[in-house]
Amino acid sequence: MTNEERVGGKKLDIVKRAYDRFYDGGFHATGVDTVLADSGISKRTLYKHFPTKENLIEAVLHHYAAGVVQNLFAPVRAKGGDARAQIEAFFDLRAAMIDAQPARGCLGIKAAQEYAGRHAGIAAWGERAAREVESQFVRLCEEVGVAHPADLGRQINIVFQGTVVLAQALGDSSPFVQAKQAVATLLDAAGTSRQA
Amino acid sequence: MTNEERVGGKKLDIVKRAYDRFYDGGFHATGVDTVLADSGISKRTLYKHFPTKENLIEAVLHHYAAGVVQNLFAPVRAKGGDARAQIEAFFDLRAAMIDAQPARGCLGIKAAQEYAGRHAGIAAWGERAAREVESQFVRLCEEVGVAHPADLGRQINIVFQGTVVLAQALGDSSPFVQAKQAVATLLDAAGTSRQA
DNA sequence: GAGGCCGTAAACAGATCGGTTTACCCGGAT
DNA sequence: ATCCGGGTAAACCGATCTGTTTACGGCCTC
Repeated sequence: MTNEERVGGKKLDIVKRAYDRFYDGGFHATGVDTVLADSGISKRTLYKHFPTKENLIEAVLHHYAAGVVQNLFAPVRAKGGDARAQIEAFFDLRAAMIDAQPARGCLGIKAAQEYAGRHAGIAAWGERAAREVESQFVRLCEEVGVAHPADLGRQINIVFQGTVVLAQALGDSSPFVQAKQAVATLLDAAGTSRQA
Repeated sequence: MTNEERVGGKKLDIVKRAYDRFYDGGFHATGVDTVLADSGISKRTLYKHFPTKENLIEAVLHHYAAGVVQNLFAPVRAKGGDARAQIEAFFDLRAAMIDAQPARGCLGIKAAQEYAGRHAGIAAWGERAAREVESQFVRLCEEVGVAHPADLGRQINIVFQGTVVLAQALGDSSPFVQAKQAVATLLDAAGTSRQA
């Protein structure tokens, strides 16, 4: 193990821990002591890697965008099938995940909500995450072969974001069943045929 | 002016001020001193009316739910027209409002995001606000006369919530154009005829 | 086995938080 | 004129926040 890897490993460990704590407790409401509690990592080490809390938050959001958001569709892509089936399976998957673990919303959006007008660098991650998801929906719509994949992809992204926020606010996965219906309707209207 | 009204007036003044400050700055990030700054109201008076900050926040959310959310559809209802036109006009109206003033999202949802798992009474207002808007969409769908107004109303609410959150994260009203398209498609599929 | 080095634990500093208290002022009833 | 209740402004309190520093401990090299 090289020194670089060891440092990166510890840095990554901090980021993962902070990721969970911030996700569950919010950014402002969660102090750095809470992030480090029972971790065996000292504050000094944290501040060696991340000179400010905001810096840590940005690293967490980078981790979220590059790791979680980028791989959102990996499970349904792995299962294969045509693009439309993947879109619908995606909503089923998210519903199942929420049934297993309470919804926490989108971390990027939460960051944007807390830091809009206060820290532009952090707030920007909300837009980045949203656009990343949107582009993946657009790509799938292109594969489906609809007339205007950009428009449809953005519409589906709107439905997805609304579903995520409602699933969290309502505390259950029920919005996903209406969302799947709505997405199916939108895909139908775009001229695709529904498959069994 | 009765004593009750005077007290209520000052109490309402505090709530309105807190409403704006919390909306712009977030709940945890905005201190009570910030709420009172340049208001000519002392902290003592605030704590006479609201024994804790959380109590104030709940009053703000009550004000939001009873005032803002309940009247969301008042402008389009006042203009009249059939129910479908009102739904579509609603999205146009929201887009125009966001063009005039940056989107701030839904205060109830923000509260739920910040206080989920931390203060149930506050977090519950997110669900309340969401269900209130949903019920208004459902009512309009009933007026439209679709087969399953409850399902369609919930679908449209999902689209609306997603649009609100994206408009804030992206910083412009562009999501509303796709949202209006999506809603029109959903209404079309539900068997209504589009009017000019 | 001695000497650095990296890290933890914990004390510490300064600012800010929610919330309380004190001191003072002003308008209205007597 | 006087008293009194309700209000502001501001000092104050303990807790908590971000961030720094001190003290100590184990590991690696020589």
